[in-house]
Amino acid sequence: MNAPQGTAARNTRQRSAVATLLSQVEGFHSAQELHAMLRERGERVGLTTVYRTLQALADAGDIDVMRPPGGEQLFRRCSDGHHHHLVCRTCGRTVEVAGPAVESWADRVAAQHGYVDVSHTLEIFGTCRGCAANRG
Amino acid sequence: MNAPQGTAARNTRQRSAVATLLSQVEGFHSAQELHAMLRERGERVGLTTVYRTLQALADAGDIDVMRPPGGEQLFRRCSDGHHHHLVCRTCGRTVEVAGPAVESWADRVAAQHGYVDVSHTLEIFGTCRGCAANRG
DNA sequence: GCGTTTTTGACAATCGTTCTCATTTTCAGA
DNA sequence: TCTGAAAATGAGAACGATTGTCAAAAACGC
Repeated sequence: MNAPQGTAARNTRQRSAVATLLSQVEGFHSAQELHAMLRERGERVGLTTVYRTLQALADAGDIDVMRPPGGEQLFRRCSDGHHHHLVCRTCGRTVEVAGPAVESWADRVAAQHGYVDVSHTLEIFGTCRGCAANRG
Repeated sequence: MNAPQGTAARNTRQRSAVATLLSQVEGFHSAQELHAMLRERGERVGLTTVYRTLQALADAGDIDVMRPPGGEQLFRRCSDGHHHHLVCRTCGRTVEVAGPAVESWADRVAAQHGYVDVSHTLEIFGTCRGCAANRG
């Protein structure tokens, strides 16, 4: 396993590099993209380590993971708390949206069916104003 | 591409076999599982064809596709109309749930941000009563 | 410093899915 | 019913993202 818990978590150059990068870039990026960005910056970090670090961050809830219908998973540093995403199908522009009503609805529905320990994923896809305009 | 549109769509033994199977099995299954089931029935259908057929059915909206966090996509023939799924993390038991309020909320939020042509995916994960009991 | 423990990273392996392309099947029209 | 063009099939190769392996390197308490 890669996410030591009761044990020590060590600070390494590579982990800092990934975290720093995530705090500087906008929007969602794949592990491979992030790896490429690091290389361009001259940071020498292995792809495996990027994957491991992203996974650890995701497990810790520090970053968001999204799995768009047709591809690889995308990662993003985002605000604390639970929220969802409104993503443009064409350009990827993303807006964070909160829906307290949805949260409680999901919990209620799950409870009605006897499900416990409930979580959910919700993503909204659409075409943003700019991309819609470019289409005619 | 594999989904002829203005052109003719032909009826084949393989397509019928996949469609029939889907109408008989319960719950979600991966392409590979469905392929294995067909083989057990003595139907000779290639894995490639199963994938192609499932994709065509999904494009046509005749079946549901779900991408659970950690694995391959799952397919399921399900009732008409838009709905979501409540899935047990442990045993996979699935309940279809409808949430008109969520639909309109999603559309409204998207519209507020200038997004058009909106769709969304929502999945609720939890532990069902039976599995929760078995855990203590 | 020292030694233990974690972390790293190059590379191989895995796994789901898609591509290739020669062969087979479908089906409209003769 | 026969024929031929177009569509569909399928075995295997190819692909691409992710994960495993394991020896070498780095981190940190003492």
